[in-house]
Amino acid sequence: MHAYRSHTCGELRETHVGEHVRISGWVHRKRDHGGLLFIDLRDHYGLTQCVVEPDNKDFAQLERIRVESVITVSGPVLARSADTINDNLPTGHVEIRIEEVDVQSAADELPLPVFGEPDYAEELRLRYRFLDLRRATLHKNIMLRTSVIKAMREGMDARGFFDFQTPILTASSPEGARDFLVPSRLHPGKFYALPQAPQQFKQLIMVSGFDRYYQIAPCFRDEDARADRSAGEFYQLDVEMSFVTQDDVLDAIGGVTYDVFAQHAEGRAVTSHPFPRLTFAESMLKYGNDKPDLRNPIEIVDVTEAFNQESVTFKAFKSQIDLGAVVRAIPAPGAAEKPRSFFDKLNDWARKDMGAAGLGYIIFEEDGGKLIGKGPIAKFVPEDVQGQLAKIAGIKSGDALFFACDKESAAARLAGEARIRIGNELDICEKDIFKFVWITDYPLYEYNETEKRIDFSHNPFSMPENGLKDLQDKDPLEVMGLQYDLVCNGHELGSGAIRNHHPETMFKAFEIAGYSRAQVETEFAGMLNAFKYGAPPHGGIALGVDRVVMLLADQVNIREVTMFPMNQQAEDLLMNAPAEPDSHQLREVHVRVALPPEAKKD
RNA sequence: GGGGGUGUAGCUCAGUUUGGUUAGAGCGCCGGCCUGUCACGCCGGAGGUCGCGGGUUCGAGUCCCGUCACUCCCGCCA
Repeated sequence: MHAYRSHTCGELRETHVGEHVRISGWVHRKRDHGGLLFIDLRDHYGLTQCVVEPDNKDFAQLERIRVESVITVSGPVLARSADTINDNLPTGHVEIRIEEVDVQSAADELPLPVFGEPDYAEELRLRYRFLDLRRATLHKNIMLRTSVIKAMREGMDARGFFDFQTPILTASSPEGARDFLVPSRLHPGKFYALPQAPQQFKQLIMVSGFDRYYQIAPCFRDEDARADRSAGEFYQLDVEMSFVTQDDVLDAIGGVTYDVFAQHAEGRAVTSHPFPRLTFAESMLKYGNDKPDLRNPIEIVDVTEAFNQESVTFKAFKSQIDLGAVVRAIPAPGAAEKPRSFFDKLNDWARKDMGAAGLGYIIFEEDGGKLIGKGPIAKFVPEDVQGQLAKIAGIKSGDALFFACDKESAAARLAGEARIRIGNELDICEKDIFKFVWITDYPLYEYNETEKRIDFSHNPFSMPENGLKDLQDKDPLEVMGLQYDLVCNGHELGSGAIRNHHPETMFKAFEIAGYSRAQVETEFAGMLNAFKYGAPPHGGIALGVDRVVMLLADQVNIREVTMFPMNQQAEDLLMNAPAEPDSHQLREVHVRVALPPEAKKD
């Protein structure tokens, strides 16, 4: 018989009764009856009850052994009597009567229980990640991640994409985030950068003629973490295709994404492929942001004109409208039955958290066959205008309308946040569904108010909708880029573009954003040079792998789907990283630390 | 860099509002009893820098000031 196991801990069934078997695993639970000892033995595959009687020579040793110790047990498989069957376990109809025991590794008292699923302090969980990973939910999440990545690979392979690796030690690329730097030993004073994304490499792969690329690619960004954003590093399903239009990319990736979600939905619904599309402008108007959660049925409408009429006497809005503000209305279905505090709370939130002047509202109720508006601002709005508002917003009796009045971007943002809060408060969002939508037609540029200049809004490598012509003829802020985001349930899952593969168009695009020709020639030398020798039209996208798994695992924290995450301060508590190098190491890479570590403490 | 929350036994937490005898509970741990449990049960025991420092007070887990750690958010970030 095998030294450690003839079967796994999840394998034995009634058909094995009578066989002499050997299994190994962790002691999950012990139930000591004095004259009889039950041990639940656990491995990756499941749990099997083992029973040992006092006449066994190892009985005393097993009574003493602590949970999470690793043991090997051998003995016959017995059928359980009808009254002792455990239907909660796949192996619950049988048990092993222990004849021989080998203690492979005794466990100390645990700093973190493995059994049960209470919420433990994150710091403790990270320090003892190997114990945390034994626990059922996290173990399952990590296996889900593995399955999702396998499905992604299968989906990409089936569609004719090739998996290529790109360098980890590379050059800094001015893409927005802070780089991680690695000092060079051979070149004193010079540094490599870890890639923020394989962006330029994947475009070079297209120029090199490989036609269709994908990679589960590690990306490194030295920016602060969030619950849904890992510290330091994360993975993307990175994709690039040659000779394609935007429709081709959306079709290919939408298909893979649909397949991956459908395979892991476990009863939850998934938007059918092809996913619906929304333009950036539509999304900003109807949902107040570019990552709308379509499970929320509320749609925002613009009602500036209704409030700008002679007969309306609501000065607070009118004076703002005169200064260029807009009014956005957020319908709140059935809100009329809510207490006054519901409306007051939203108003307080708008003032305190959003820095808005307030969140006005009108409650609509049927009175003598027609809708009558009620609430603080209703008296400033004549009946016919109330009727217009109700019609524009699709209001019926018992609904309310909230109003956000501000400069367009601020009003959109306030209305968007209010839409989310109202949807949650009224509990009207769909559940158990993954609602996908493509956001398209992003402006290529945006105006940076603080720096008073024009910035790329999305990705500097995107092709303007009509190429160079747009850049020459149009107001830069009017130029649309062939850029798109994939959104699911309010989370941005991916982002991509048809790339700008013409050197002259690139120079012009960068010139508008304030880059000189010389700057572009040095900072993007590799790619620019490649485009001079025959570059195929190409485009692609990158999907956040961790985010996809997070959604499928129904988690709000990215660390719940990452095997060995760092904490919020970007420290690896298990491996003790980052750490101070010894002086020899520093000398080798020609680095002197500006402040000695001692000087930084206390 | 800024704001919120948390910090009491190995773990999860109560006690802090209103200062007052020896700081509690559950789980875990140690010892004892128990032959059908599956969160086994019963009895007993050990275990505390109340994050840290200072202050107020006759007296501080509790009040004040400072500080540190963790976490969530903003800034930042495809």
